Amino acid sequence: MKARRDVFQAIADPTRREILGLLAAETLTLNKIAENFHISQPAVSKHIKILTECGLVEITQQGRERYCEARLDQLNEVTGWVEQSRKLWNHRFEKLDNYLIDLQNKNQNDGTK
Amino acid sequence: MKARRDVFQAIADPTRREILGLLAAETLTLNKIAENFHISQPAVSKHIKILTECGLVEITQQGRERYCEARLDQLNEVTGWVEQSRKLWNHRFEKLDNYLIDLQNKNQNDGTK
DNA sequence: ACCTTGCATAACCGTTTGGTTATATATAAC
DNA sequence: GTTATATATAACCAAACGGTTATGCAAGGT
Repeated sequence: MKARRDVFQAIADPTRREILGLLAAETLTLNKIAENFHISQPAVSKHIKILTECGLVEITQQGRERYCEARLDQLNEVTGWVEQSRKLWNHRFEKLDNYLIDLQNKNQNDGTK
Repeated sequence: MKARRDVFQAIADPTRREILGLLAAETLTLNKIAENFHISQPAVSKHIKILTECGLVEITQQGRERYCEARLDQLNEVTGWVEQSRKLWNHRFEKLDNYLIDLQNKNQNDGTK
């Protein structure tokens, strides 16, 4: 489990998405998170580590408990990429449009000749 | 490389995101895509396979060429999840708010007593 | 007919992933 | 001081990932 701190990779795992869903609603300790899943405590620990490494979760230690808080503004990286791709996609016919307009003009010229 | 056909996992890989970026702008054949990367043709083939399996790319065979077209509406699954999580996140203080309001009312009652 | 092109597929490989159990450590409770 | 709790860490594992090379094969070009 190397430090990749990549938001896209962090949310690729369904368990981590669920964890973020829980934490979006309320800040929880690690054990409270683990109660919602059928995986061991170390497994949750690792998921939280990955989420903190890419800034999606922030931890506040309080005694022996660690409160995990979601920081969903980091998801901007994702929505930003999606939006940019969608923008390209919506404009993808422009080239074709220009080509068709050129073709039409050409035909009109041929017709008037 | 098993069939997971999961959009989140598909866009987790940076190369696949770049491929989608290219295809968002224009439909390309597999070889044309490969020209933009320093990886082998089979590697691109595999990426395209994953992207088609989750509906992010559609292929139209034309002779021996296969045109790859982006289908970015499938990214709704991603933006949908993000939006839902953000909604939860924005409302996460409501519980706390209610608690504080209750507390305030209680204090007022105590004060007037 | 033969060669070339555009791809898919198979076999393989090192690394990463997501999980486990066992163990350590620091704080809290008794 | 002893015990219980909350979590981290290490060692390990099977499976998946992302890549490779080698090969096959159908469609086009000559």
